Amino acid sequence: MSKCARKKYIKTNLRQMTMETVESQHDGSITASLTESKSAHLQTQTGQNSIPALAQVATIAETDESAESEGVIDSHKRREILSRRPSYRKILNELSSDVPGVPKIEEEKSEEEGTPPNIATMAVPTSIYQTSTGQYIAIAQGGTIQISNPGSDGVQGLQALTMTNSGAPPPGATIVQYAAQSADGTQQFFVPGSQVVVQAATGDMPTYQIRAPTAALPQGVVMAASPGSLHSSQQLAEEATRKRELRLMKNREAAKECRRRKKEYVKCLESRVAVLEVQNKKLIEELETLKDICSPKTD
DNA sequence: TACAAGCCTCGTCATTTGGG
DNA sequence: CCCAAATGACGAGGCTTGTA
Repeated sequence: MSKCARKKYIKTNLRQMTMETVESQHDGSITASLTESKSAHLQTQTGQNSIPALAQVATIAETDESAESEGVIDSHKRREILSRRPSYRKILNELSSDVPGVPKIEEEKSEEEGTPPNIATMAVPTSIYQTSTGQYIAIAQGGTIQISNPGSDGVQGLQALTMTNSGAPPPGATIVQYAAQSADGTQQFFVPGSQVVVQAATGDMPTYQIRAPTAALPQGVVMAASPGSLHSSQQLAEEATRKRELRLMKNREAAKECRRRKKEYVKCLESRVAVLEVQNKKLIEELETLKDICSPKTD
């Protein structure tokens, strides 16, 4: 059996085992081990709701403690929650609003902080450049270039370019922020690796190209082209390919962001568990003290 | 040292969700 | 209703650790 086939076999079995574990808990009380969820996917039978749904139920049970203690649980509501795909950001923010000290996942940063609002939620870009038109270009670790508009929301407006020959900038490379237009009506931004990102001013959408600083022809990829006149089928095919590449790149970034949020969410839950355990312990101790006071032993 | 097993990360696809 | 974002699921590859 090859390594891949073996891994597939193992993962499949692991997933089935996990599903059995969770299913057995669906009879009202839902308890999920966070350490288990770390490597295996916690799933319901439909595979739709994993950790967030369980946690959301737990959160509601927590915040709605009085109702639960009275045995009044809206089963319809619970079904609705279980069948709804949650958002880690929303759930975490809900948790954060309950518990002070729990960091919120930032959707947007205000512009008054002096940093670009769209870049603020990114995973630590190494360099940020602003164009003369107010757009931002972030050079992330690994050579990813992200271009964002100031008006768009969060990272959603980001356009990502991956430099094929990027990597660690050569030692001693000079980084220049370029703010003027070149002779051919384009704007150029110098990035690490002795390359330039060129913004063309034509078309409905801005076009970005990665070029060598002095080269006349594009060295890298063109990510967004003007949806102007496309005549030949070859151009249509190229346009489709470009769109696909753009979609994949966006989804790649979205997946990264989603995983980051998920990690943060799990951390938040873990810290919440710790806080509640301490709280519970204190309450039990208090109860014991009160019991001792109210009913002294008659020895 | 080779191999197995487990964990982690990443990219992609499919599907759901939410906003305009 | 449409479209982009968000997210679950899956496969692949790399890394670490234990063991024969």
